[in-house]
Amino acid sequence: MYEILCAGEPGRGLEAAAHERESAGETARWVWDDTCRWYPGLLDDGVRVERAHDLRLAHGILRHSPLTAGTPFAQMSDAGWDALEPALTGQHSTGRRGNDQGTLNGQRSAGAQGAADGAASANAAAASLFDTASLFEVDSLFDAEPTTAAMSGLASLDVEAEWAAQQAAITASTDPGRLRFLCAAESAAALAAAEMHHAGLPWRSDIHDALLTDRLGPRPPVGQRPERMEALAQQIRAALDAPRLNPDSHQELLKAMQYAGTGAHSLRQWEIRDIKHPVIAPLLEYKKLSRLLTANGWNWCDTWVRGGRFRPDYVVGGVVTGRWSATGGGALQLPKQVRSAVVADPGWVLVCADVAQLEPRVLAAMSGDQAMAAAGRGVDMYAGIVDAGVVASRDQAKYGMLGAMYGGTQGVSGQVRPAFARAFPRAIALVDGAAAAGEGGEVVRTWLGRGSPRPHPDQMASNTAVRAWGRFTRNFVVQGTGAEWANMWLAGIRRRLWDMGETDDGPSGLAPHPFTRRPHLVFMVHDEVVIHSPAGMAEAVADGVRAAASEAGRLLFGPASGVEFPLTIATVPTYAQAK
DNA sequence: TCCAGGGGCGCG
DNA sequence: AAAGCGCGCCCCTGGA
Repeated sequence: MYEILCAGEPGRGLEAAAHERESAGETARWVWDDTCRWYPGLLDDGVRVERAHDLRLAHGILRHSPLTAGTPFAQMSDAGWDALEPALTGQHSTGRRGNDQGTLNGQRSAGAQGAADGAASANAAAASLFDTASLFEVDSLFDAEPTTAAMSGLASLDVEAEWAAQQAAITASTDPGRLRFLCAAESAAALAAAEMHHAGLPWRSDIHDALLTDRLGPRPPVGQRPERMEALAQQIRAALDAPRLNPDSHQELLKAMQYAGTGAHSLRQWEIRDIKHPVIAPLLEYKKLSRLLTANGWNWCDTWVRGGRFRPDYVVGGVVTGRWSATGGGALQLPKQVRSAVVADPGWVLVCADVAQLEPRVLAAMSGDQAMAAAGRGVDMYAGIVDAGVVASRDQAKYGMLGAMYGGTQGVSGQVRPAFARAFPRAIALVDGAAAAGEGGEVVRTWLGRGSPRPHPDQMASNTAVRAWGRFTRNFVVQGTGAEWANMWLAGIRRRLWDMGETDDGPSGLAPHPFTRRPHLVFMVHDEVVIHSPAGMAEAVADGVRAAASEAGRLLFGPASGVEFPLTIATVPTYAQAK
C-alpha cells in the first residue's frame, strides 16, 4: 500500500515509484491501461519494467476470443475500452509522454494465479514469466487528447474495474490457461516494443547517404529528380516517343506503352520484364530507383533517423492475426538494399536471429502431426520433406507448404496437394478445417485463443468472396499462432538479455539508458530479431536467443510436441551481412 | 484543398 | 515462378 502519486510531478511520480520497485528487485506486474502511454516515459527516466498487464491489448483479445464467447465480458457493450487505440509516440517524439494528468494509485492486489494450465505447459520458467504474484495498479484519467472523436465522452476509464472484469472473463472462459498466456505474452511484447523504440535501430546516415548517392546521384534540390532518374526518364520518353511523359503517372505511362505497341496490360515489373522493347530496360531501372528514393531516400532518413537511431512505432497486435505492425518509416519492410546502413556501435555487434520456417513448424505442433514434426527435425524443413520422400524437390516442398497454409490451388502447390495430404494428414486437416469454418461463416482461433474477425456480409456475397474468406481463416490460425510463438520468444529474449547484466570490460554504447551497457533488442520482424550487443557478450546473447526459442516452443506446445524451432543466427557488424 | 481508392512494391 | 496469406507506404487520380 502506498500513497497516491502524480505521474507528472518531478521526483515523486510514477517514474520514482517504478524505479523504487524495480530496482529493489520486486517482481511487480504493472497493470496499466496502455503500455504505449506509460512505458516510454519510464524508459526516458532509465526505468525498465519487468512485467506488465496491458489492459487495452488484453481487452481486445478477451472481447473477441471464442474462449470467452459465453462470458458477460464478451457480451456487454463497452464503448470505452473498445475504442481505445494505441497511444503512439509520434514520429519525432523523444521526450516523455504527456501524461501529466495521470495518477498512480498504488494498491496491492491479491492475486496469485499460477502459470497457464490447459494445454500450455506450466513450468518454473512459466511461473517466473507469467504469474502475477504481486500487482501494482496504475490508474489514470483519460488523456485530454483522445485519438478518436468517439472517445471524447470518456472522461475516465476505470482501470481497476477493467482489471477485475478481465480476470473474471479469463476465469469464466473455457480455457483460462491459454488466455492467461496470451495476455501475458501480448503484454510482454508491448514492453519489448516500447524498449525497441526507445533504444532504436543503430543507423548510419552517412553510409545511407553514400549508398543513395551511389545509386541515384547527389541529393537533388527539393522538387527535382535525382540525376540518374532524370536521365532514365529522358530515355523512357525517347523510347516511347512521348516527350512530355511523366513516368510517375501510371495512366500516362500505360497509355504511352500501349500506343508504342509494347502489348503491356499492366506495369508490374514481372509482367513487362520479358517484353522486347527499348523502353523496358530504362523503365525497370527507373522504377527500382524511384522505389528506393521514395521509400528509403533522403527524406525518409531526415524524417525517421535521429541521433544515429531509426525509431519506428511498433504496433503490437496491429495485424488482425496478432502479428505486429508498424507505423511510420515502413519499419517492417526495410529493404535489403539499405540494410548496410544498420551498423553496430564501435565495440558492439548485431546478433541477428531468425526462425527457420516458423509457420510450418507451428502448424506441425498445433496439429500434433508427428510426420511433419519429424520432417522439421533439421534446420531446413523443406529439405526434410524431400528426404521423407513426400515430394521430389525442395521447391515443391516449399510451394506445397505455402499452398497448404495460404490456400493455393494453382501450379506446383496444387500439384503436390494430394501428396501433402497423404504425408501430413493431421496438419492438412487442421488448415482445411479452418478454411471450411471460415467459408461457413464461423470464427476460428489461434492456439492461445485469439479469435478471427467475423466476416461482413459483403465478404460472403459471392463464391469467390467466400473462398477468399476461407483462405483468410485458413491462414489466420497459422499466422496468428506464429505471432504468439514470436511474442513468447521475445518475452524470453528480453528477460534473458536483462539477466545477463551489464558489460564490465566492453565500451558503453550510444543507446540510451537503461541499455547503455547492456545487450538489447533493437528490431523485430515477425520471425526475426536483431539484438545490439557488446561484442564480448555476443555468444551469450546467441545462447540466450536459442534458449528462448526452445522455451517458447515448450511453453506453447508442451515438452512432448516433438517440434523444434531451429534458428539461424549471425553475429555481424552490419545487418546487411545477416543473410 | 482534402481524402479515398487503385496500382505497385517492399517485407515476413 | 509472381498462385495462395498478412501488412505500410508511395504516387497519381478523380470526386467532394
